[in-house]
Amino acid sequence: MVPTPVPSDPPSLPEEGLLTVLPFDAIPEIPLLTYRNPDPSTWIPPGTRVAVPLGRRTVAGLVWSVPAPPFDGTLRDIAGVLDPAPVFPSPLHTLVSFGAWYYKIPPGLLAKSALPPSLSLPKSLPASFWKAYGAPLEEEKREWTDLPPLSLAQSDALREWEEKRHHPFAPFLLRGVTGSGKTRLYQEMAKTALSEGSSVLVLTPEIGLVAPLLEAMRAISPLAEGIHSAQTKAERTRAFARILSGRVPVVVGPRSALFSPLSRLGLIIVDEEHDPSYQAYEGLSFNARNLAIRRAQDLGIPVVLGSATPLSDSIFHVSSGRYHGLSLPGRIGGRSLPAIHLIPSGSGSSPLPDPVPERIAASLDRGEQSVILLNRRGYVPTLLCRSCHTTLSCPSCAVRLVFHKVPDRRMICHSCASSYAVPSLCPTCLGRDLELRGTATQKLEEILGKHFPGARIIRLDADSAQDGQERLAAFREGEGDILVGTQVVAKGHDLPKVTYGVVLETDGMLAFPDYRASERAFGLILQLAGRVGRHREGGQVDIVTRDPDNPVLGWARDYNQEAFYKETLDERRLLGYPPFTRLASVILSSTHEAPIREALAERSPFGKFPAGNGIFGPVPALPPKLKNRYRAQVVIKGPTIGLVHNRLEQVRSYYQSRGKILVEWQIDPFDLG
DNA sequence: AGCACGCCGACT
DNA sequence: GTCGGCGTGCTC
Ligand SMILES: [Zn+2]
Ligand SMILES: [Zn+2]
Repeated sequence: MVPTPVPSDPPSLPEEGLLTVLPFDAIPEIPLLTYRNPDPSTWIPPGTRVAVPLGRRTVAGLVWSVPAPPFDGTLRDIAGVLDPAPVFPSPLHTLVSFGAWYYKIPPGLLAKSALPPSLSLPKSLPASFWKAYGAPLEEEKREWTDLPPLSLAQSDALREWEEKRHHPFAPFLLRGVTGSGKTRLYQEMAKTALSEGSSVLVLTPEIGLVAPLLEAMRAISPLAEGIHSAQTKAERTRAFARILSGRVPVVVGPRSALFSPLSRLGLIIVDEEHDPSYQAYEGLSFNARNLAIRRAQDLGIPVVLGSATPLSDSIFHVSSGRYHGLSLPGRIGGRSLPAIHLIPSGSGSSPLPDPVPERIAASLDRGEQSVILLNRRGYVPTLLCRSCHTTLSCPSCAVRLVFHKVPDRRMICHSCASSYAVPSLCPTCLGRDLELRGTATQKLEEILGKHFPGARIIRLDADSAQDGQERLAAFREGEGDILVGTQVVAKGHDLPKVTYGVVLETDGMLAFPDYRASERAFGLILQLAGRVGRHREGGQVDIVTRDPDNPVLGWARDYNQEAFYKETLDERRLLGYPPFTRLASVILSSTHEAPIREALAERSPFGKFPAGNGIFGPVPALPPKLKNRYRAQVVIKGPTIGLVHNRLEQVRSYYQSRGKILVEWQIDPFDLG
């Protein structure tokens, strides 16, 4: 979805000696503040950091390029100019203003998220920053290798892109299965931009995926900079300084790199455009993928969205002509995608029904690797009391506590991260007959260890996130035989020796009550299939399910993306979901149950509406209690962002005026769960 | 009474 | 975001 344009601010300069400042702080309503410059003979250019008094504190902020609304009170002097030069160029101010307006988030916090953390403190930058800013850029020594020639499909896609990229702005959706050579095409597109004297920004959904793309970009431009997990904070700050100096031709980074101050930007690439990580962020909700489109649109430069499993929304935009479509059919070298089979879970208690164990064994025998996806971390997800049939849940949240065996035997809440000793009595009825039920990744790792003694098993989930990169590298280097993990195992990593993949607990993913649940499950299955047999022939993937007749699983088995998209889009049109409407999710919460109960008891306080256009709810939120707050959800749908904003304001004022209820929102939420 | 906690308004 | 002022409800 291309966000609709925002009316631009009236062009006027602040009065002589006055400065508009955006503090790195959440000041609702009037975020831009006016200060006096005690030394009006010195011009402080927009984007310069200044220290300003705010209440009884001194905070850092940016001199802003548009004036603040007039203020009648007494103006205060700025406390000081922090840096000798701007750190946030004015073209990016427009993007921050737009993002803050569109997502209804404080622009000060958005600007703060755009800069290395140390820049939001009211302190001057160390000499090392300005040294990195000015010092000659160092090329990493590397073997110069020839890039492989383009396939016919790659050349065709490149030519099509080159022809269309300067015509009326429209994002490009580049579709291509894993191994189809999307990265090779990114290289050629970047080369084209560089040859015209432009720079290139490449975004990845998570920091762990930066390294391979950075490597690919360094092959065409040795001065490419990455923002990656191997860097220390200081290194990242110095990388920012080099980018700010205007000499870095290519930047590869995660969501936060969206605001990289590249000069002469000529191309933006958003890899894995379907990934929900572009949206998620606690407290500050904006979509980096969509803002990247906006940044490109502002500059009139091409933006390329790449994925093997695009959002249904993107598919629709291609069919409606709003996006250009590019595609790379098939894998390079004609290698086939693995065959996918649906395996009934069976009645046994084993999480690995036949023929999964034999196929893992066969893969082991051939000296190849297997990947098993189980979207559930911990050891066992449920502690059930056989006497009163309650499950142990978090005292602060309405969710089950998950039993973890490592690093300690504890009951952990996945919503608030609090942990508790494993009880020996049921806290509800004091019964002793407690049962651990179900299987999560840690237990699966244990089961596999017993089943295949001698096999080297590596687990990858949020609990192993710290050394996740090392574990993954070890597996890639062949230091493991079976990789077990949550959805991280399906993300874009290249795992050459994998020839067998298994997806467990697909039913849970499909049954999740959200309009995007089936798209996520479908995408995850095909992404896992993309990991399998990438460099070796004859791979296969098994999907374990209680519901082998489920059409979504059938389409995944047949790689029938078009049928899936058609069905999904028909359903979304009928029920009024994106891309046929814009969404906002409003969460009402309170430490007391009563205000939420009362809000829920009111039926349709905002009126009756047709499915795709109106204010719906409140309904109990998921989970209905989180971190000691009771929660309800209101969903807003509307054909235009303006209407969604108006309705949000209506909902916000309705509940905030009654007090006791905290109102939070997400514009264009990735999902409603 | 004393205090922790959450809520609310102010901040140029 | 962060601070102070103020009310609620709990403990010493
Ligand atoms: Zn019980
Ligand atoms: Zn909890």
